[in-house]
Amino acid sequence: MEIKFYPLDFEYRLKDGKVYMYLYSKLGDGSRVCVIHEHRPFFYVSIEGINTMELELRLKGLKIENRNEAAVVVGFEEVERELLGKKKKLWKILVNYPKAVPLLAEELESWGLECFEKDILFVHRYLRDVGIMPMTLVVAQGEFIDEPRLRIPAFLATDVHQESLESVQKLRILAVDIETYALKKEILPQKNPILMIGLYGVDELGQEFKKVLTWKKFPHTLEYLEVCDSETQLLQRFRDIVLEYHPDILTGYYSDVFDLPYIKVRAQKLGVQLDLGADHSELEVSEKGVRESKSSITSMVHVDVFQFIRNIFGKNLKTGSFSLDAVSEELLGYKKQVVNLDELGPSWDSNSERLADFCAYNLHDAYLTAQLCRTLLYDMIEFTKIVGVPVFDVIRMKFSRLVENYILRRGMEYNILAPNKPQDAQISQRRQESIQGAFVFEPTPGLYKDMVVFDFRSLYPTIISAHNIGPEGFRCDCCKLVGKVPEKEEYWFCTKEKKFIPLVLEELILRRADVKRMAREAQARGEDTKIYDARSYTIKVLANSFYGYLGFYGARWYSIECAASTTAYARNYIKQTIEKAREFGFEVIYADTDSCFVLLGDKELADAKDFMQEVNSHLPGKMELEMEGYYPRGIFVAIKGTEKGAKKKYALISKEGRVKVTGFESVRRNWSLIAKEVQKKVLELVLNDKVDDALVYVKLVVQEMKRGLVPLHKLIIKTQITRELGGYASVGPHVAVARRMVERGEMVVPGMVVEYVIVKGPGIIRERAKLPSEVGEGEYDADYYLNNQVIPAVSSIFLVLGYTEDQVFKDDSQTGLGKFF
DNA sequence: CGAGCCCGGGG
DNA sequence: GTGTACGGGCTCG
Repeated sequence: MEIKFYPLDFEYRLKDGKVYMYLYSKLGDGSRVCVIHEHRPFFYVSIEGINTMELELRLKGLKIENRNEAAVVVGFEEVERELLGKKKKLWKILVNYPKAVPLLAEELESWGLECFEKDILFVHRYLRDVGIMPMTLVVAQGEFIDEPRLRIPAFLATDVHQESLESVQKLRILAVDIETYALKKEILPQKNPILMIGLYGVDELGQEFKKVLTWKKFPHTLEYLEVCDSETQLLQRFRDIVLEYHPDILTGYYSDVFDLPYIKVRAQKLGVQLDLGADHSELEVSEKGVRESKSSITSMVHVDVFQFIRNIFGKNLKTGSFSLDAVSEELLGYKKQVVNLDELGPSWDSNSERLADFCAYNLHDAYLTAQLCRTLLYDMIEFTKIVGVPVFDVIRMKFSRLVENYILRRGMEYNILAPNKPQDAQISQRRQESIQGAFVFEPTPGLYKDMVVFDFRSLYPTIISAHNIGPEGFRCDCCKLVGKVPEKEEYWFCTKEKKFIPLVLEELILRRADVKRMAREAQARGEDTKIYDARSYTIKVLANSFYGYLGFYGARWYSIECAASTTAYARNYIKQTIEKAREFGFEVIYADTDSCFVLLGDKELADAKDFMQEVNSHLPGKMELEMEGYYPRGIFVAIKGTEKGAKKKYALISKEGRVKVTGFESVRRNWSLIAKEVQKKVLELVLNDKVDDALVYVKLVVQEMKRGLVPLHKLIIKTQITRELGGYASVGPHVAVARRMVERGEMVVPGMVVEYVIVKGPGIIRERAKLPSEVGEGEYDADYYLNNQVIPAVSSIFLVLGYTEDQVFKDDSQTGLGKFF
């Protein structure tokens, strides 16, 4: 029989010497199925110049003992693939299980053979070999079988293939958020219990589910609150609710590193089983280093919304901070509820009637997370459909790996053999290599009137595609005098035949144009364009990443020459544009990489459009100059400590009076409250065009600071102790303070955040770092706080406006307001 | 100046 | 799991 399904989550299992893929999937009616399909692991070995008779004999006798099962070759076939534009004869070596691949490949390499595609994740290998996309409609032939180890029906498939690229529509989403006991902001799962678990679900029909679990009895009227007897029971209830709700997507915010690992540690400590997978497997937390982990549950997709935002979507956001609060505000228009988390522990201990607020806060966080997940799911699924690896992996990847996986997938169509990943020596060599970057026309800091901003649409992708830039066509034999790169006499690219990398990139560009056209048509029909917007965005960011990929030291298709050629062409085009703008009589005030800012002067917008059309009439391929906008006023910022114009760090004021400032770093924990406060306030004032107020405010702060009037709590700097105190090779101020705390008999454990204040006096900073309780009013070092905290926090903001640090921070200087009028 | 360390997100 | 983040900023040595 035949079934159609949308695969969500993937794993493989070994049985009777065979390898089976398990595709945990959703059927059209919303029920779940696990499709089981056999697949053979393999890798390639080059047979050029090899005695294949001898190789065959050696392969037959090859057996590498491994812990559970010896790795052996179970077959081979001769194939031809293309490696960087050259045909290559290979043997496809079939092996008995996935982990046998690296073992056997290493052995063959020790014989002096060249092996390929020996480090591809088996799940990814399967998806590409079979040619199916996660989250889209797939069809399988086979039979339902008894698989008592699974909680859902099992279907043993003899054939699996793509039915259509239609995405799964209706998914059950469950968001999880925990609140923990924490005094002094310490997050210590071994010590501190989970106090609350907030759950917010949205099912296939859009019905919501709300629940907060806690284990302290107190008077309340919250209908969603369930009070357990103990933390153990709370965790058991959590397990039961997740199993009963059986979400397709379990989501959280930073849940890879915080919520799920915390739950796991507590469950282990209290002996609670978290067998949440459809195969009864436990919640799994894989540590990859001290501060990084991935949490997963087999059969459902764990979406850590934060990962997707940080890795992919954040570039699209205005906010510099990826906190749940900031991201929710920008994407949903809601903020977190305001509670004082420092009060949660004390309230739990002795003030339990106040816990209701924390329960509401807890549920609201889960609600925000679920809504973010729903909002971003289109984008996540679109990335998955283009890159062709599971959603779980896609949202945890950075751009270079997304590009690589996209290229690997497209390579299947063109019979491409993937180049190997670089070895350590190769990586360190590549890291030494540098290329000349973008052209920046330095602005003179200051205020300008009547500006028009031009942008090359997707400059690097269109250059790569228009000039066929890729490792395959680099210095081809046929085009030596034709396709020369500007400024690079010794570089040229094939002009006769479109090569693999520029080809798949060009297809992305064409696809995006197509999607944008469909979006316009949908809009004309009055339909929702969300899905088209997501697809268009996906394609854009993926295309924009090709240039970076070609110059990324870890890339399989690394080519520093291609990256260098791309920027060389880009510099050439932007310089030509500047020249042409001047010929048209415009004053160019700033240009960076792909954009050109000109003053309108006594000309009209129509003249600017004429100029743009003239430029466009000479551009090759899909290259295009666009008019990004008209701005009555704009101010440019310089890179800190230099005269150079900073990339994407400027302020523009639109005709409607909206101020947009780009390029400010987020505030960190080891900044004092006074620094954070001043930065926030100055940004607010500057963005509201109240520059004079901002200057007055800063001068006031400087005066208060110097007169010792800033309250102590605004001067506290917080730094985490990350290891045992003996383990520090270099003693920073936080370590010095922690050691003194130990001397005083206080407990200091790794993970704890120490607080300190820098005071006046002789010696280096750590010698002047004191506990807040050791510091008297006005004893703090005003110069330190001004120079190391306040000024760094706001100097760049004033530089945007054309003020030097001295102008802003010296008491006796003029404010220079005249500049603005 | 290079090396060492901490930052992000989360309570 | 056919695995192993990263770039930026600050301080010490």
